[in-house]
Amino acid sequence: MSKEFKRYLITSALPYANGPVHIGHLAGVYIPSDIYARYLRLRGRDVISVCGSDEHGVPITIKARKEGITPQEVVDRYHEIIKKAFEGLGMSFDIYSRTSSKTHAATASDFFRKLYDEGKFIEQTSMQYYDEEAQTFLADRYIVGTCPKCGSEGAYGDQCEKCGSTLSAEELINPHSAVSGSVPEKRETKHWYLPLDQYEGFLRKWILDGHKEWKSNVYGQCKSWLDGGLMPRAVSRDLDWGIPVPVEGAEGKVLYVWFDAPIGYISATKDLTPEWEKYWKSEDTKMVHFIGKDNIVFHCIVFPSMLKAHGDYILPENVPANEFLNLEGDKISTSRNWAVWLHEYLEEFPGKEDVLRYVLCANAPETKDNDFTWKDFQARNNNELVAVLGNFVNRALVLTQKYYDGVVPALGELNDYDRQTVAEVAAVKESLENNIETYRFREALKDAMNIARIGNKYLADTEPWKVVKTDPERVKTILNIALQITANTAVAIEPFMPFSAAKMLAMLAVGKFDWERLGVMDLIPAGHKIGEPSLLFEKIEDEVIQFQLDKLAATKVANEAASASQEVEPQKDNVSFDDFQKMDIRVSTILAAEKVAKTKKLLKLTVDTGIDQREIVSGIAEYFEPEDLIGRQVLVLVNLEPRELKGILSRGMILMAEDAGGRLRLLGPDCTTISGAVVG
RNA sequence: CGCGGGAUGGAGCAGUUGGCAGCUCGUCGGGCUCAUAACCCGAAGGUCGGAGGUUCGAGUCCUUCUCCCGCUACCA
Repeated sequence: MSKEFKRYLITSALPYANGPVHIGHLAGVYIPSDIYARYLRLRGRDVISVCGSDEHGVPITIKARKEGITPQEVVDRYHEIIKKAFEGLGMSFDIYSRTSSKTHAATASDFFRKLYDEGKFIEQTSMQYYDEEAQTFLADRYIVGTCPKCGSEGAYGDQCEKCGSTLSAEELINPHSAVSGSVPEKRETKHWYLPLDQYEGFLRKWILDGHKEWKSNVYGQCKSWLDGGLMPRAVSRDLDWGIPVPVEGAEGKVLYVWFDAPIGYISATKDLTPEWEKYWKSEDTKMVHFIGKDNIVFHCIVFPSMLKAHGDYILPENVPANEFLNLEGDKISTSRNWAVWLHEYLEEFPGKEDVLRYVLCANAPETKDNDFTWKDFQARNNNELVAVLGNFVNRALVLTQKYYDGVVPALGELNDYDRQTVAEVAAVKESLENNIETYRFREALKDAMNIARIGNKYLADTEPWKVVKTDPERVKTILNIALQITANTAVAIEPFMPFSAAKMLAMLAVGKFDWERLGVMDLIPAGHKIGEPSLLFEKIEDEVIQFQLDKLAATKVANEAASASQEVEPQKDNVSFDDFQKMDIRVSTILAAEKVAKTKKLLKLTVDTGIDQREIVSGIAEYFEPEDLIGRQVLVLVNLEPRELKGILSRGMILMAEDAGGRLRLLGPDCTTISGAVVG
């Protein structure tokens, strides 16, 4: 626990190169990671921070196919956007690499080969769906068909989103490829599996016994996985985009993206320094993975097992995963364009990099999902950055200019109140350090801001503008202290707001201070001439915020329109009239409706079909309130094979259609008719 | 279904081993006028998601329920 480390290796989750980076990524991973790295560097520690683009995997090939370009073109585009945006925000990675690099191909390939040679993998052959037209094997997610459980169309090979049941691709009725639309055939394929079950004992000891200090969400997730029992996990895929499996007879197979991506941390380090082994293979290196909560299992279970299997590498000391950030109450979504994109922010808010850094850190989802709203963004800027921090700095500097022409006055005798203030500033250091080292960055930021608060209070209480008329000597001491506090503020905020810290130092006309000097009162010598003060932060007006809100509103409208014009599913194969006649569809009246306990999507409906009264379970709870359904007439396929759902025998199926917004709508006669009327 | 995390004054969050419920913002009142109408002081506002239990004592421990999020394409 209180182990002494000689150096630090910080990794940040590799952004997936099929889209730009948004505020969710920043708040969850990159802002905390950058604060941590900057802090350690300020303290003079030996630290490297690595990151890079994750450029393999099926989604990138799909995107390329859709746009008619190559996967390489896709990743080239987003790698550039992401890299530039990170630089714009002042991310201080020592290297921002990419997994399509030569170094990475070699590193990942060697890694796999070593495990292969040492017999650490299991080889297994299975039958998988193959898309003849697109000439590719299909991941479960890319097979679409009819749900065998609820009968709805458009169920995916791993799950039906209508009824929520977990499926396997084999179960789907009428499976077809989501890539080409063609009917896939089954083919035999061989893959390599990492037998995670063999590492269970090691993981249990390492995490459950050895790392009880990990965040509760991380520890809990690991415990749950371990208690559930681990299974061998495939580490190869049939795909033509990725690192080829370095084994004879493995043509057309690549490393699974989750096998290759974390190795990217290693390759990035190799590209950075010839001394990379020092960081990856010495027990006195502290490795910390910054990730979002969705990556916990890969960084705490899979990757450590890989490292352990390999044998040469150290394991992470901590994995401070954050929860998710929502945007204006809705989940951030790349595909729905519901996001604040970093590259757009940087263009629209030039010079306000630190404002975003501040807001995202102050409201970081450290313990639970949080919400980003533009109103909050504005309030934090105007009421905290401008009013507390910017204003204090401005007061101290302007007073110095006014009374002493910008020359730092000498410190005289301190009174009790001065000493108390000085002690308060000094006390911040320990709390700040403690909070950063335990990954509580929100608290740490508050600590840093507190220095400016202490400064404001000091000025208000000592009232130099009054005292100057009666005791000008005393004012020299007051302003000297105020300036020392200003310099201290600059040191403390550097990890969080590097641009503003630099600006403050420039205004004070001094160089960068060492972190260890935080808390002292002789940062700026008497007689030193400070520079011209300018505003550190400026108010953000309502119009600017409104513009952003309008932009999001436009996204919502565009999404509705897009899903309305969504490509309609292709026509199915013809059926004979006789086949059609087999289906018995009746107008029925809903008599009662209630939620099925312990499910989120299921409603139990009692309907009058004219033939009888029966119960039907339908996966529509997300779209309808039970009481709104009572009395409604709907179309029911009454001779569908009954099926038991959650212990209730469902006899029939309610016919539904999606509206433009993707919500389900009831279908019924356009005026009330009798229950039992035949549809045909 | 299962498993993990979360629910605390109007908003956003802290609450270490159970011991008087805190912080930032907002609101209201007062002070100040050096400062970007900024700053400082004070006040109001919470039966800590619901129900039950253990305890002298529960936000904190146990049981149970509800809702949100993740595990599950895109995705932190």
